Amino acid sequence: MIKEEFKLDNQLCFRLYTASRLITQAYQPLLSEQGLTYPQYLVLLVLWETDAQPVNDIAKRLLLETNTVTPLLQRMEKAGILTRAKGKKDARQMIVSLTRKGKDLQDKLACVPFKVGNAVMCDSVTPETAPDLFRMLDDIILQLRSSKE
Amino acid sequence: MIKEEFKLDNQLCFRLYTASRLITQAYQPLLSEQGLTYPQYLVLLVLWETDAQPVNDIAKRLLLETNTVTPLLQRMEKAGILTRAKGKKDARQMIVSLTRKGKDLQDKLACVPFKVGNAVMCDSVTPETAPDLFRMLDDIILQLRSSKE
DNA sequence: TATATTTGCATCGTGAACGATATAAACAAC
DNA sequence: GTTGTTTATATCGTTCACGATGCAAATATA
Repeated sequence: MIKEEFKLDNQLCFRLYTASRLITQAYQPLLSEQGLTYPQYLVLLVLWETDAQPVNDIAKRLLLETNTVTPLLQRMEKAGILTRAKGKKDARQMIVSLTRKGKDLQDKLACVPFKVGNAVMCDSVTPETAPDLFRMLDDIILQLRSSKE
Repeated sequence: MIKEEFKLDNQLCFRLYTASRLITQAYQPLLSEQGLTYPQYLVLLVLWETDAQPVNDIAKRLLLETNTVTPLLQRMEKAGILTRAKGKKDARQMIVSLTRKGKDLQDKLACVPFKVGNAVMCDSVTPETAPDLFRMLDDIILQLRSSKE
C-alpha cells in the first residue's frame, strides 16, 4: 500500500496547481477576444493601477523574474498595448507605459472579473468564506516568500 | 481611481497562480537532486499508486491533456524512469510502467512531502485548518471542471 | 579618477501547458 | 466487408516560467 503522504489526493500543491490552471482556463476565452493571455492580463492590472513603471516594479508586483516579464512586455508592445522607453533618470530602466489601446482594454474587459468570480462560486466558496480562503493563500504566499529569504 | 474588481490584490486567480508557483519552487531543489521536475513528480505519484497505466489514464488523473503528458513521459522515458509500450489488447494505447529506477525514487524522495508540508504551515494554515482549505480548493476545481461542459 | 561591485534588463535554453492538427487503431453503421 | 466515426496518442507552434549568463549603466570603493 502506498504511503499516505504520497497519495495525490493528499497534496496541497496539486490542488493549487490544478485550481490555478483551471481558473486561468476560465479567463482564457474572455481574454482571447482581445488577443490577451492571462499573464498579459495581470500586467494590465498592474499598469491600470499605476501607469509608467519600470520592468522591475512590474516583476516585483507579480512576484515574477524579469526574464519572464521582459518577453511578455515585448509581445504586448508588438501588439500595441504598451510602450517601452529608456528611463531618463536611470538609463538602465525600461519604463513601461500603456497606449490608448491598453487603457481602453479596461472598458472592454469590464465584465471579466464578474464572469470569472461567478464561475468559481460554489458551496464552500461564497462571498462570506472567500476572505478566509484569501487569508490562507496570502499566508502561504508570505510563508513561502520568506523561506526563500 | 481604479475599480475594486480590477485591483490585483482582490484577485483569487492571482493568489492561486502565485501560491502554485511558489510551492512548486519549494519542491524544486528537493526534486532536482533526482533530476526531476514538479510535473514529473506528479506523474510518479500517479504511477506509484497504480503502475502500468495508459497515457490517457495518467492525463485524466492529473487533469491534463495528452499533448502535455506525452512529451513529459517521453522525457521521463529518456531519463530511464519509466517505459512506454504499445498495449496488447488495444494497440492504440501506450502503457506506461515504472522501471526499477522509477520505483526506487519513492525511497529517495521519502522526505519531500514532509519538508514541503512544513514549509507551508503558517498561522492560518495548520493541520486543523488544512482540511477547510482542501475542501475549498476541491470545490473550486469541481466547479470549474463542470462549467467546462 | 580609475577600478570594482551592484543593479536593471535582455538573451538563451529547457520544460511545461495548451490549441490545433495529424495518424492509426478500434468500433459502428450500412 | 466497406465506409464513417470515434478513440488514443503524437506532433507542431506559441506563450509562459525560470535557471544561467551577458551587458551596460549606476554606484561604491580605493
